[in-house]
Amino acid sequence: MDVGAARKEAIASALFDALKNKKLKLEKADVLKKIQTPPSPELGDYCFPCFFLASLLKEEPDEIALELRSNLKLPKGFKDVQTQGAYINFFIDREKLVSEIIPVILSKKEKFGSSDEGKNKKIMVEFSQANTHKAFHVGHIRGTSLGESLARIIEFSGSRVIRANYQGDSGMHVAKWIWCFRKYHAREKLKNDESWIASVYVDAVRRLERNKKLQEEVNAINKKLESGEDKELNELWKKTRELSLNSLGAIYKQLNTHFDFYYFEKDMEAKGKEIVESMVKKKFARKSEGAVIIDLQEYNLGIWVLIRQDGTILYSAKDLALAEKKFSEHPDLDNSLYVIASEQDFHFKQLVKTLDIIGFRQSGKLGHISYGVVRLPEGKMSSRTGNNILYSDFLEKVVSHAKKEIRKREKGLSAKELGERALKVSIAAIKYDMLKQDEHKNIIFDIKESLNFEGNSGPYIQYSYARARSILKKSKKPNASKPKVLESKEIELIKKLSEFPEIVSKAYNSLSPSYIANYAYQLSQVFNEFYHQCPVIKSKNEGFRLSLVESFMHVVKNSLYLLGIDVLERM
RNA sequence: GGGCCUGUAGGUCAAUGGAUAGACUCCCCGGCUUCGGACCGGGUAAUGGGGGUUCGAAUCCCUCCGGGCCUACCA
Repeated sequence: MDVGAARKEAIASALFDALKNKKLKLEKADVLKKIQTPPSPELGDYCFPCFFLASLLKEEPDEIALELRSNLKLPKGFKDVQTQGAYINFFIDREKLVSEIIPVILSKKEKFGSSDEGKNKKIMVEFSQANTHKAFHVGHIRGTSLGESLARIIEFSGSRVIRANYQGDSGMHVAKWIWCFRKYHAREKLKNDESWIASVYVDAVRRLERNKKLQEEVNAINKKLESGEDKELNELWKKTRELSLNSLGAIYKQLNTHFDFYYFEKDMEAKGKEIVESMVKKKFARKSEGAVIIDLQEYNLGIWVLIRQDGTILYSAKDLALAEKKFSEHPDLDNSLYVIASEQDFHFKQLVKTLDIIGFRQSGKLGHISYGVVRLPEGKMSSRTGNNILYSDFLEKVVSHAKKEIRKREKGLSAKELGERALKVSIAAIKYDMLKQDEHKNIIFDIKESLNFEGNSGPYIQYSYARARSILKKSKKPNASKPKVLESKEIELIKKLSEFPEIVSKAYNSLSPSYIANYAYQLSQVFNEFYHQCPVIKSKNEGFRLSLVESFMHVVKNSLYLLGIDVLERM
């Protein structure tokens, strides 16, 4: 148990004991749940509101607080207990807090905050799911960043994680691309250029919208691609698929993410059709209007189409195959998490229900981490319409801005060093923007804000780390011998540092990296305030303050690690 | 029409049912003879409307209004 949880536990025990003679129907857990943090540190470090006891005891809440306090044994690790109205406020023994938390951070280092909450579990995290033959735009960064961060948080909490990517290398979008290329762009050379690949797709969508009849030509190509009967088409598919996958690979490398398993839609076609056939035989699915469907209306989940009229497979049926494949390859999986945008909430419910119906035993182990879309102020980003900002264009802008900022501060860097630093700063800016927000909510993407490295941003946090690093380089060894009097900013910093394990646990239990992001920012703020209030080098308490600086470095580095963001020694 | 999500300062976001609703950005004012000014301090400014539950509501429930996504052959 970490220090914070242990303290709450101690408070709960003391309160529970003091309440015993009242003979209330109350569990210790109920008491524990009520323990909170006061709005300002002068009021105390923890508090316990007594309002809810008033109706049970039929006494005034203020009096209950007073009485309870007088019956209370001081919990371990605390120095004082006071009441303020109906609140009982607990004051930590700060001397003790220092000696309990700082040495722990300094010895655990990059492991500080990790736990075994999820031990003996094996979790698959499927994320990114980028399609070939389409743009990888700013919206895709969200899912990719979210998945990588979740994978790290789950690992940090003691589970084994398998990172999986499910790439869309077959389906109607591929057929559209190939149709459009052959018909209108055949003279152009195949290029390993994302924006060119994206533009062909957008062109296809535009032409098909103008003339709906052309869809028949695309359908024919889709059918041939699925059957594999046309050698020339197969070749073109292979080549262009390769181009897309290569550029995606480069993006993943920049984004600091990797996968243990790659699944491809193409590989799900045969198995998907097999599953549907057996569903038809068992009467779970049937033909309707020429297509094959499963009727989920009795579950309020509508009609789910599995096979098109022309016999080609839809992503629904491919997803059935994917689920089976995952568990046949990893029978010991405890959970399979799908990090997918909220547009597919309904689809995912249909998937799980269908798996349920056809007797797939593991369906309860599927989980959907749903996240909101990334929008431009003028509307949704879309690969179909081209209303988007390509990842590569965006990154280029951010990197060039980062280079400018770095050059302002340090001259004479080699091009290589400059490029590496700028990339790290840029990725931090981009990922932090994607992760700081509650994942359910849509992100309104404003490129101007992404280029602002001040305030609540990834670079601000990296900067705080670099500052700390810089102090340590110029000084001697830290020691934890604590001074007689602690400055207010020292106390704030120590308290904030001690919260980290709780925050990680919260992020793990709710599968929300935003808690870590917000914490990292607040921690950096407190550090910067400390930095201004408490000079370190050559101060009376240099050794002690150095130990705080070093502790800060470990914790902020760990926080950023969990977000999938690197620190910089200099920036 | 139905389902899911969502509405907090001018803009973008925080806030385990609890004390004075916090930040960032914008605008205005201030801080380097000291460890990195991508910093720090100060100022202006907010819970969409109406009911309800509760000792207590931004948070839970109902309703109205606004935004987003999905709702049979895109993924």
